[in-house]
Amino acid sequence: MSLKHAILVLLETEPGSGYDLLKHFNNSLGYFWNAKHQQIYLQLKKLRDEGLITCDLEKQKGKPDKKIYSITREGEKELAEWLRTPVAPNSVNDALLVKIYGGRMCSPEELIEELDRHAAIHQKTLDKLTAIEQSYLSLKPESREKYRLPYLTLRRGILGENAWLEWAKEARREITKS
Amino acid sequence: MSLKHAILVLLETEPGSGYDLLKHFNNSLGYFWNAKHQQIYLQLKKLRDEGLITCDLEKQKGKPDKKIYSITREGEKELAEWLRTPVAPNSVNDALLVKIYGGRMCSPEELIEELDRHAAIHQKTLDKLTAIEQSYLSLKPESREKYRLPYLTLRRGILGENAWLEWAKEARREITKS
DNA sequence: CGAAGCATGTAATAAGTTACATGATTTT
DNA sequence: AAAATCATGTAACTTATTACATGCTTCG
Repeated sequence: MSLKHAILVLLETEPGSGYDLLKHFNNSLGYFWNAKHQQIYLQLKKLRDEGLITCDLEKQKGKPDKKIYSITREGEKELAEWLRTPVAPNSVNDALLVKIYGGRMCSPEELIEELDRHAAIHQKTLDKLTAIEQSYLSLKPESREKYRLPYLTLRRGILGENAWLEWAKEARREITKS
Repeated sequence: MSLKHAILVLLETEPGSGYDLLKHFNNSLGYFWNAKHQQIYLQLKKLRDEGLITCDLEKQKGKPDKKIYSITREGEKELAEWLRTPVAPNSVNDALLVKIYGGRMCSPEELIEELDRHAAIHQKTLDKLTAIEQSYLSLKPESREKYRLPYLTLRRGILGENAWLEWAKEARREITKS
C-alpha cells in the first residue's frame, strides 16, 4: 500500500490542506498512482491517527478554517524506512486487453472504436506530460536540480504512453485486416 | 471489475477446473490482469451463483473428483454485453515510481539497487513473452488465425516491457550521475 | 523420503469505488 | 443566475490481499 507513502512524499515536499494535496497529487504522482479524493482524505485521517502527520488550523477571513497537514518526525522516519524496503513491481490490471483477448466474440468495428477511445485518452495524457516536460526543460539548470527525480517519473510516463500509442497503431492495423 | 470477465473469456475458450483455469490464466491474461488463486476461486463461486457458469463433476480414478466449469448461455450473453460496453482505461499503481519521485530522501545507491531489481523482473517477463511470441510465429499461418487477438495483447506486453527497460536505462544513467 | 506441484478453498483484514452529502466562493 | 471549483467528508459496498488450512500425487 503506497498511497500512504505517496502522501508522505508530497507532504515532505510541502505542507498543505487535503485539497492542496489532492491537486498536487493529480499533477504528479497521480499519473502513476491512482486515487480518488475520498481515499486521500481517508488516508490523511489514518496518517494523523498514526502520528505520521499533524494538522494545524489556518484561520481564514470569511472562509472556514483550512486544515494544514505537515509531516512529523515520525512520518519522516516511516518514509525513510519505506524507501529502504523493496517494493513489489507494478501490478497491471488492464481491462482493455482482456477485451481484446476475448474480442472474437464481438465485431472488429466495436473493438476499433474502443481502441480509438482509449488511444485518445492516452494521447491526451501524453500531451499533458509533454507540456510538463517542456516547462521543466525551460527551467534554468540550477532550478532543475530539485526536480531531477520527479522528472524521471515523468519520463517514464512519456516513454510509456508513446509505447502504448505505437502498440495501438499496430493493433489497429491488425484488427482492421479482418 | 474485469476478473469476472477475464474468467468468462477463458472459459468460453475452453472449460476446465479452477486449477486448469488458473494455469491458463497465468500464461495469458495474467500478464495484464493480476489475480491470486484465492480471488479466482472466489469469482468462480460467484459466477456459479449468478448462473453464468456451470460446474460438472468429473470422476477420476484414485483422485478426488474434478470440478469442470463451463460457461453457460447466460454467461455468453453477459460476456457479449460486457464486450460492447466501454471499459475504463487501465489504472496504474506503480510504487516504484512513487519511490523514485520521493527518492531524494535516500541514497542513489539504494535507488539504483531497487531499479535494477525491478529491471531484472521486467527482463524476465519480456523473455517469457518473447518465447511465447516465437512459438506463435512458428505456427502455420492457418493455426495463427485463432490466436490473432490474444497475440495483440502479447505484443502490448512486449512493447510495454521494452519501453520499461529503455526507460530504466535512461533513469539509471541519470541517477548514477549524482 | 522429501520437495514440488496438484487442487481447493475459508477467514480476517485492507484497500478501493460508488453513491451521497454539504455548503462556500468565484467565474462566466 | 448558473456553472465551476473550492473544500471536506461519511456510508455502503466491492475487490483484493494475507494468512491459514488441507490432503493428495509425482518425481528425483
